[in-house]
Amino acid sequence: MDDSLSPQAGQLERPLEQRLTYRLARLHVKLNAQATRVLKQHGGLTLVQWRVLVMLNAFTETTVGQVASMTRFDKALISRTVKSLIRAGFVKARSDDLDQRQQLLSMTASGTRVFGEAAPHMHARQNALLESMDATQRDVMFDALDQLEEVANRTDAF
Amino acid sequence: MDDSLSPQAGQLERPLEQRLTYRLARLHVKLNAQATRVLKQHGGLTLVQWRVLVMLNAFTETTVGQVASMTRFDKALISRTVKSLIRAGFVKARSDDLDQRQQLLSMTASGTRVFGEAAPHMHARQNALLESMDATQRDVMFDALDQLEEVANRTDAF
DNA sequence: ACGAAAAAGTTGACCCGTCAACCTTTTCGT
DNA sequence: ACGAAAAGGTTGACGGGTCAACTTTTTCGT
Repeated sequence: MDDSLSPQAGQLERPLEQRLTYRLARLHVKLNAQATRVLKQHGGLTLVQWRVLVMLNAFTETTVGQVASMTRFDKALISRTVKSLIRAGFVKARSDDLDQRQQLLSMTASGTRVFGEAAPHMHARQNALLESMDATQRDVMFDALDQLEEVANRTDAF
Repeated sequence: MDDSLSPQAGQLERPLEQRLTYRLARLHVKLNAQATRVLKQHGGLTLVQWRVLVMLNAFTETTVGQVASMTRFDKALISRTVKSLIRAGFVKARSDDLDQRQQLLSMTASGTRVFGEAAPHMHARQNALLESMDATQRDVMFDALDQLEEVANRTDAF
């Protein structure tokens, strides 16, 4: 019922070709869907909102730019998400006297509450993911991710 | 110039937490960006168009539904992409006499040409990705992907 | 053989994420 | 200290991708 087999699945011309990127893409989609589901059930945050709150929880009084560079998300996305969090009352901003360009962000009480509601479930999920691999697998996996990322960074090649 | 360090990067509250999903997401984004760039430089296909053509190249006379289930993409996305490919003259459709609901898709001559233009570069990239890992790393990686996907499929937990 | 249910596909609405343009404030060279 | 450049952030536009509703055709139970 879950994964319907491909109908009349013949052989792909190059069966191995593209499996890596396809697999990564698929996994990424599933992980996102799962996280989204967990968040919806426990407090109703969106995934990006959650990620911003994780940062605000770790670094009090941080800024849009810092969140963006730490999470490597687009500034625009963070900016909009922060606005939504402020509208929802989960985040408050106060202007920085030393630099009028930026605003210092922090969680409100209700932001802390909704974060605390989702956190245990998100942590349990993270642990389940990490525990699905043993220590050596994890090491190899992270090394491989490093190497793949390096190849992915080659902007000129191919 | 490429990866700007996070400013005043302190310690995340839980340094390991979320690293796996973050890393996977980041890698996925970079791989997609790279593929998109390669395709743009060699023929101008979009990533989804490319993936559809890969399927049409492997299975002549296939259908929207089959492409969707094989690639695990949404039917709607495939439907629109096929339309764009037809509009661009890279794909042609003929109606199936035995089943009037579906259309049998195949590449046109110019579709084959543009596909052939991009293919060597995309293959070189795939090879570079696979060759960035040794055999054991590859095995561990694919096993880990399987296991992670299994955890990601647990719809009820957490 | 008839009606219900399922399958194939299309379309519209919507959110995510990126890119480029832009505004304001700060920094920095001279 | 002045103008240029850079940094922080916001906004608009756009493509990618998902979801749900709907149409048409086919299948299947009785």
